[in-house]
Amino acid sequence: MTIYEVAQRVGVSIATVSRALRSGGQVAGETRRRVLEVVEELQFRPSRLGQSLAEGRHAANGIVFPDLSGPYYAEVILGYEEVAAEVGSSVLILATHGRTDPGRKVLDLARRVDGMAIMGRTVSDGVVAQVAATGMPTVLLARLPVGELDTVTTDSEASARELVAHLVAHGYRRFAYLGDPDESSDVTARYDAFRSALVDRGIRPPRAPLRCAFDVPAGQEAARRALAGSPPPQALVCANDEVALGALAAAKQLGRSVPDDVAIVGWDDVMAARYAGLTTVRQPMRELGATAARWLQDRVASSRLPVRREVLRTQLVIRTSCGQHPNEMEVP
Amino acid sequence: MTIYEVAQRVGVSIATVSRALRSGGQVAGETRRRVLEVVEELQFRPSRLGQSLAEGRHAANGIVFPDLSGPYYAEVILGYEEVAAEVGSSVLILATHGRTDPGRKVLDLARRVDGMAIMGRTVSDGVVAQVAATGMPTVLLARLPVGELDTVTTDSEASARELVAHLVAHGYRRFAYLGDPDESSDVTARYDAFRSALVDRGIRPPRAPLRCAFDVPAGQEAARRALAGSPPPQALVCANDEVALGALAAAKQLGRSVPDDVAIVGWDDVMAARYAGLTTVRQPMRELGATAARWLQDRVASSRLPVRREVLRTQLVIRTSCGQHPNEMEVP
DNA sequence: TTGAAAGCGTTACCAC
DNA sequence: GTGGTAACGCTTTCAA
Repeated sequence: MTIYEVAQRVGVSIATVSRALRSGGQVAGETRRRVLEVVEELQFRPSRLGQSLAEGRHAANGIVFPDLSGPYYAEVILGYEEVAAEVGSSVLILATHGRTDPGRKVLDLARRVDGMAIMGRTVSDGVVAQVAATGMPTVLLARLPVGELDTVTTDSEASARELVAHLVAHGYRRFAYLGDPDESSDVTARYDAFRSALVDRGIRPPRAPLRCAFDVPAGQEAARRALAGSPPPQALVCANDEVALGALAAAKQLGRSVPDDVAIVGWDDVMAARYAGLTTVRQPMRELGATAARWLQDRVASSRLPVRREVLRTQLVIRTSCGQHPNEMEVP
Repeated sequence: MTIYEVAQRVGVSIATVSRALRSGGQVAGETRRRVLEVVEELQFRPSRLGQSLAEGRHAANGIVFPDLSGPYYAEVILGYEEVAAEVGSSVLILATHGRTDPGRKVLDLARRVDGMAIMGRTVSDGVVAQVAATGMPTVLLARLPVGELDTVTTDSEASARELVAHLVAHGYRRFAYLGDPDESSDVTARYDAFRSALVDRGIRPPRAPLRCAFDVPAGQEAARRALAGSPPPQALVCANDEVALGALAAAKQLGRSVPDDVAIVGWDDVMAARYAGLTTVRQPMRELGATAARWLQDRVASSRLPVRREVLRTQLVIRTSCGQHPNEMEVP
C-alpha cells in the first residue's frame, strides 16, 4: 500500500496525492476530496521512512538515562515525552544502565533522531562531544556542561546549604555523607556544597564521603559502617533518597532512634520518602525533562541559537527524620 | 556525508562500501580494510533512514502506556527496553495519559516501528484492532485480549483470592472496594475475583465499588466516604497502592487505627508501600515488559506463530496494614 | 492546479 | 570480488 496505488486509483499523480495529504498543499477542493476518499477506502498511511527520508528529518527525539528504576528518571522522561509529543516528535529512550559500550548505543540512537537529551553520568564527555560534533542538537541534563552544549540542572548548591543550615539549627554538629560524589556531577555538586556550607559555619566536614551505590541495600550497609564509628555521626546526609531509606533501615536495625540519636536526610523526594518521614530535597524532575524537550525543539527549528544554561529551583522538604518539628509535620 | 563520498574516496562502488560495512558482505580483505579506513577517517555513519527504507524494517519497537507516574509503568518499560536493546531494537515510547485522541498517536507510532506493545486501557479495542489489522506484530499487556493477539497479564485472580483469604482469617467481614474497575480490565479482574472470593466464603460482597481515580488524593477522598458509613467497613481493598496510601491517610485523619479499626490493602507493591507498612500484591512488572519485547522479537523474526497468552505469577506481600503478625513483620 | 521527475541514502540483485 | 542499478516510498522542484 503505497502512494502510487492511491494515485493510480484516483487517477492523479503521486505528487497530487502527497499534496492533498499535507496541510499546506495546493490542491483543488474536488481533487483533494477524491484523494481523501480513496485514502480512507484503502486505509492508506504514508510510510514514515519515506517521509523522513524525503524531508530530511526524523521527527523524533532521543533521551539517554542511566536507569529507569526509582521514580526519578521516570518523571524526567514523562516530562520530556509530554512536550515532545506536543510538538509532534516521537521519543526514543535508551537506558545505559550497566551495559557494555553505552557509547556505541548512544551514537546509534543519534542516527535515528533530530535531537537528543543526555542525562547524568551515562556516557563520557568524549561520546557527548562526538554526538554534538555531528551537529546533533543536544541538551545535557543534571550533568556538567560539555563544550557549548545547552545544559539544565537542578540547584544542588542552594538546597545543600539550606539542608545544612536546618540541621545545624537542630544542633547537629558531627556529619557524615553517604554516597559516591564521583558517580555523577550532580552528586558532586551536592557533596561540595554540603562541605562548604559546613565550613562556612565553622563546622568540620567529614574527611571523606562514605562511598556507596545509590540503592537501599548499599545505603543500609554504608550507614551501618558510619554508625559504628565512635563517636558516631549525629547526622547522615545521603546522596539520594534510596541511600537515605537504607540508612533509616540501618538505624532501626542498630536500635538508634531517628531523629533523636541520628538525623537522616536524602535527596529527590521519592514517594516513599514521604511515608518514611524522610527530610529531603524535592527536585522538579518533570520540568527538567520538559525543558530539555522544549530547548531541543527550539534548536531543531532554528539553528544558531545562543547556548542556554538553566538551574532549576529545588525545595527543601522537612519531615521528621531531621529532628522534631512540633507544628510543621506533614500528614502523610 | 553519504556512502557515495566514501565509495568515491576509496575508488570503489557504493555496493562495495555497503558490503564492507555489513558483517555478511563478501569483500576482499584488502578492499574492506581500505573502506573501513576511509569510513573511520570521514567518520561516516550510514543513514538509519536509508537502511531502514532499503531493508524494509525499522529495527524499533514501540510501547504505549497510560502514564509513567508511579513506579509501575517505569518498571515495565525498563524490562521492555532492556530486552529490546539486547536484540538490537530501539524503543519508542508513547504515553497516552489524558491526551485527546490517543488513537491517532498510536496509529502514528505504528508507522515507525516493527512491533508494538500496548498496555492496559490506553486505547480502545477498535484502535488495537486497527493496528493489528495492518499486520503489525502486537502484544497486549495487562489488558484483555483483543482478537488473536498475544497477551500477557498478571494473575489478579489468584492474588485477590489469597488477599481475601488472609483478611477473612484476620476476622474481617465487612469489606469495601476502592477504585474504578472500569478503568482497566486488569482492575476489573481484581474486583471480580475479590467479589467471588468473598461469595465463596459466604461473605456478602459490597454492593458496588467506590469508584475513584488511581491516585493518592482520590483514594483519600474515597476512603473518607467509605469510613463515614455505618457500620463502617472493616477492610478496605484498594485497586492499587496509591489509592491505598490515600486510604491510609484518610484513616489517620479520621483517627481510625490501622489495622485495628480498619484494614487496608493495595496492589502493585510500590516502594512507598513498604514504608507505609501496606499489605499489597507484588507484580512482576519488569518481567511483563521483558516478555512483551521477547514475543515481539519472535514475531518480527518469524510470522505465523501461534497466539500466545501468559499469566504471570503475583505475590502477596503481608505487612502491617491488614492485621497484626507478631513474627512475620518485614523490617523496612 | 497538476504531472513528471529528481532527489533522499541505503540494500540487494544481477552481471561481469 | 566487484560494479551497475533497480528498488524502497516519499517530498519537492520545475514545467506545463
